[in-house]
Amino acid sequence: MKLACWNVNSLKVRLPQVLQWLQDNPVDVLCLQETKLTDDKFPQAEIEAAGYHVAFSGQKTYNGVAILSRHPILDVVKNNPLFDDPQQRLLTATIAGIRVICAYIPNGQAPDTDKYHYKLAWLAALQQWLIEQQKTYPELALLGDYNIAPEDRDVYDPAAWLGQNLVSEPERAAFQAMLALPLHDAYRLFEQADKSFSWWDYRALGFRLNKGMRIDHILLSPSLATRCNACTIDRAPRKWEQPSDHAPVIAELT
DNA sequence: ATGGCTCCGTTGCGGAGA
Repeated sequence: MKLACWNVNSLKVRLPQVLQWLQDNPVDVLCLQETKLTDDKFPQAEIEAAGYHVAFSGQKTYNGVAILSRHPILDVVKNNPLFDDPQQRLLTATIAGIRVICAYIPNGQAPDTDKYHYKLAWLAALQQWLIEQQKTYPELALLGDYNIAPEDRDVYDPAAWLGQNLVSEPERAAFQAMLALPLHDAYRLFEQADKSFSWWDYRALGFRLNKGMRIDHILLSPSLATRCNACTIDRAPRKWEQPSDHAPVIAELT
């Protein structure tokens, strides 16, 4: 059982790459972020033709999330019932007995901006949603773009980024609060190479110089963490023509 | 040292991303 997530930065642009990647990596579940498509424009037929069920929640221009699955997608919940939010950033469903939560956590822009406060409020409401879902679903996985680099080793230049958006103390505290539920950062269950990142800026040769951040994560409930035998970041599609600025993260369960 | 790209929108160049 393989679970993956990928911020595709426009599914309209990236659909060929998503289909290619699924051919190369026939994961059971793929959570997409930043589809940037209204639901009437979602490429459902193409994805189903590739052998995947799909659930999606989109909006124009920004945000948008989707769950692709080889298995039936059940009990879908769009958005966070505990948080009134016009932005489409959260999608929850049950797949093969696992409660899968696909999240595009707000970017936050910069500390002390309205967007930053929205991010922290969004994270607090997500925490409450996780607590509620945990009661019903002991097997739970939260996958997506968190827009948080949890530790300094997840940042190419921690000194330059000190206190800034994506690494600030309140954001990291919100991430730690999710770990305390408890959930486990699948990537850190295993030995990983230094300077392992999931996002690289399009500018400044970010990818070539490996100036990146690890901000895309898969968190697993304890029962799933014990079943997890690998977690990797696939840098390959970041090297393709017209890439997303994010790479897919994959967790493999027994 | 600085900024460096990509995507969107009823196509202009500004907003957003991270």
